[in-house]
Amino acid sequence: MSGETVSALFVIKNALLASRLSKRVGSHLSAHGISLTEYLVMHYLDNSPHKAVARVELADHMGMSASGITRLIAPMEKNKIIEKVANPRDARQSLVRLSKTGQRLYGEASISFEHSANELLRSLSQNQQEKMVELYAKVV
Amino acid sequence: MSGETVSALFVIKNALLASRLSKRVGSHLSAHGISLTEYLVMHYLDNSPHKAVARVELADHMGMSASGITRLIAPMEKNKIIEKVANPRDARQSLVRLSKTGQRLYGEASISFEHSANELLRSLSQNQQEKMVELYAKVV
DNA sequence: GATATATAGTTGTGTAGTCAAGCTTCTTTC
DNA sequence: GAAAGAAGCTTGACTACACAACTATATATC
Repeated sequence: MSGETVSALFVIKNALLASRLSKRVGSHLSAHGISLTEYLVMHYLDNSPHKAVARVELADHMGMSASGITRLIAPMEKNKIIEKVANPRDARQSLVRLSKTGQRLYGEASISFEHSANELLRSLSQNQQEKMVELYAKVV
Repeated sequence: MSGETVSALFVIKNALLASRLSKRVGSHLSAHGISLTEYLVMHYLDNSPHKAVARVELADHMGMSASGITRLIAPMEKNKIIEKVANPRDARQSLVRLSKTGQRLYGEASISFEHSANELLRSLSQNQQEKMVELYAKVV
């Protein structure tokens, strides 16, 4: 326990922090009727160059299983946040895209999200936050 | 979407990274028959000054609910990894402590844990990892 | 010292995910 | 161009949590 490497500590603290952050941010997002996971999906779709991505790609990005994506998307589709788009080149795929409603909802939720993220990280300077984001990109 | 603050990006990337790390590390730990969550509990107990902590304290540290701790600890207790200790000062509390078996298991699992953590973070230098751990401590 | 309130923990029920198996479509190989 | 295999997605069954309601004990107030 004294011979603990830094990388082990990193993984431990990362896991615990993620748990806390997701809970706090999630409670703010719930005012918009969405979960953090749903917000992350919307964020990815909105920033995706073609605005429509395959479920497999989404699963990979989210670090989730394909079935997890199915069950996550289903209610969002029923609530008209997301719409299904057929891929003419491959009938197996059904692409997923933010609807007009979804875009508006994402915009609104983003305000809450930004606000709570700023609040939670106020003990870190802008520079420190940038450094962290930069290093995150290098991992995995 | 272009006016995204750094803190928002931080929260997003932290969540996605945690999901990936926990999956990879978890798959290594499963060789020892434990989950990442269970490992985190053992780590906390082992590093705790009195080696015995209340469930409430454990819940707080883990960012979990009290009921989550109950259901997490129950099988560990049945498997003799953890033992219950009564608190003579407060009959409501039942403290939790690593058993002899639990300590041995933790030691073994730590080797796998350290190994996979090192592997996953090999793209970061020692200095960068230390910086991250240091900054983690400042958040929340 | 009796009553009110707060705290520690467990249990019932619901939700978000996993894995394994299956269906459909696409690709490769001969 | 038929058969075999791979890829995309969904469904059934299970696990790991959360939340709300409950029990038991402890603390505070009068």
